[in-house]
Amino acid sequence: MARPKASAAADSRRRVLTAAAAEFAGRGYAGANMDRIARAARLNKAMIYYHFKSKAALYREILRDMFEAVRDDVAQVAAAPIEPDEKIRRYVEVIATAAAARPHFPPIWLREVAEGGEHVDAATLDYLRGVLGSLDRIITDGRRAGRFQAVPAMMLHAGIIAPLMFFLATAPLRRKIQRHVTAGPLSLSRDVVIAQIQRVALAQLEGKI
Amino acid sequence: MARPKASAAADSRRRVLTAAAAEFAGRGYAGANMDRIARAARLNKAMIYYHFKSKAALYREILRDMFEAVRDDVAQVAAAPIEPDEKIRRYVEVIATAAAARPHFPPIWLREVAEGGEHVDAATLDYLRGVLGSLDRIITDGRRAGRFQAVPAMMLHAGIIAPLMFFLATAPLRRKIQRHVTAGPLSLSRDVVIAQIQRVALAQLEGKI
DNA sequence: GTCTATAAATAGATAGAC
DNA sequence: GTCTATCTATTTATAGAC
Repeated sequence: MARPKASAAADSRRRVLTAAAAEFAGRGYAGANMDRIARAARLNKAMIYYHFKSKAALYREILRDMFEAVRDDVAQVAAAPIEPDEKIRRYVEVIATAAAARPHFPPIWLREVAEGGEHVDAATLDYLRGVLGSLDRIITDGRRAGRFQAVPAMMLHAGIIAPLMFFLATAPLRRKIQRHVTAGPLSLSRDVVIAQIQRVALAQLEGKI
Repeated sequence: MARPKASAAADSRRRVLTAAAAEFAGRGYAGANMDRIARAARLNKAMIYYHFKSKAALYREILRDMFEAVRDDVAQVAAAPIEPDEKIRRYVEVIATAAAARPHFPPIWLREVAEGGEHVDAATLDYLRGVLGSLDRIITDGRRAGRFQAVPAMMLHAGIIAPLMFFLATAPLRRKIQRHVTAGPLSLSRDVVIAQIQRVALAQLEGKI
């Protein structure tokens, strides 16, 4: 929204957003500390309040950015001239890619889910609906083409998002459990996990499960 | 651990644990407030500190309780004289049941995952290893019986736990999205979701995916 | 736009009476 | 075991100089 684009000194706003994303991801909304964010952004607290109205407003902006990007990406996938099964694979992939580009995404989203979307405002809610709407369109198109059977978009989405966020967010915890564990290696390759999630989603749609 | 069991007035400790579980689930560790916990337990803050050393100690006790119960339940499943596929179904079921008996479980666990197991102490870590160990035993037994193929316990566990916790924890958020949504009903029956998770887990083990 | 200094509120923890 | 009152530290947010 209308603001100086890359003015020499003033990418400070961008720096605040980056630092805040990391802080919120690491400590949650309540645990995040404005002073720490300022230090990480190489600024001071007052500067954050110059750019953002409040801690809550700053947090909401980060949430919005995440889901706006995902919504746009999956909308493109839904509209692309490709086969239904390929759309499902890409749906998984673009979400995984969006999350990879924003390491703060999985932790923040997991926490947001945990607190019932407490900080999810109307704009973000619309993006979420947009994401589900795109998936619904992919399913419907696939059914029309006789390739998919009916599966609730919400269930399919949860079966994709949940393991994906878990996998991406649990890396530290898996390392912690690993020490002295007897149940084989806990490390999973990112690609293997994504491929598995894609296979599971497709198997449901194609009636193989 | 050696303490008065149900002494007339003194189930206050139990009340604190119950109130704290709800508070931690709703607001996270950092967001939880000791005064609110005290009020919900119909006590005062000082009474909490009489029973528990600190906020952290109180939280850890709740974490431990959750995973101790799950570990015991899945260990029983792994040792039961039943078919491998039935063990997998029960594995899913006992975890779902343990979570249902503790509504605070899914949110707390999601947050704990999000922060890399920050508050997971050695005891809880052992319980977690025990859970994975039991699942590994179920898989191994199934392979020996020629029924299962090799699947990493961690991957299978994540594929079970993640959608389950998501489903259980997202109820409020799903309601929030629901308003004015166009992608069909977002409400999913608990039983349908559990059945689906069981099918997916088994399909992986039986090589159907 | 950026800073220092500080106001104002909140929350974890404890002292001490009963 | 249970309470009230309070200490102390932390933290969000703002005033005001440059």
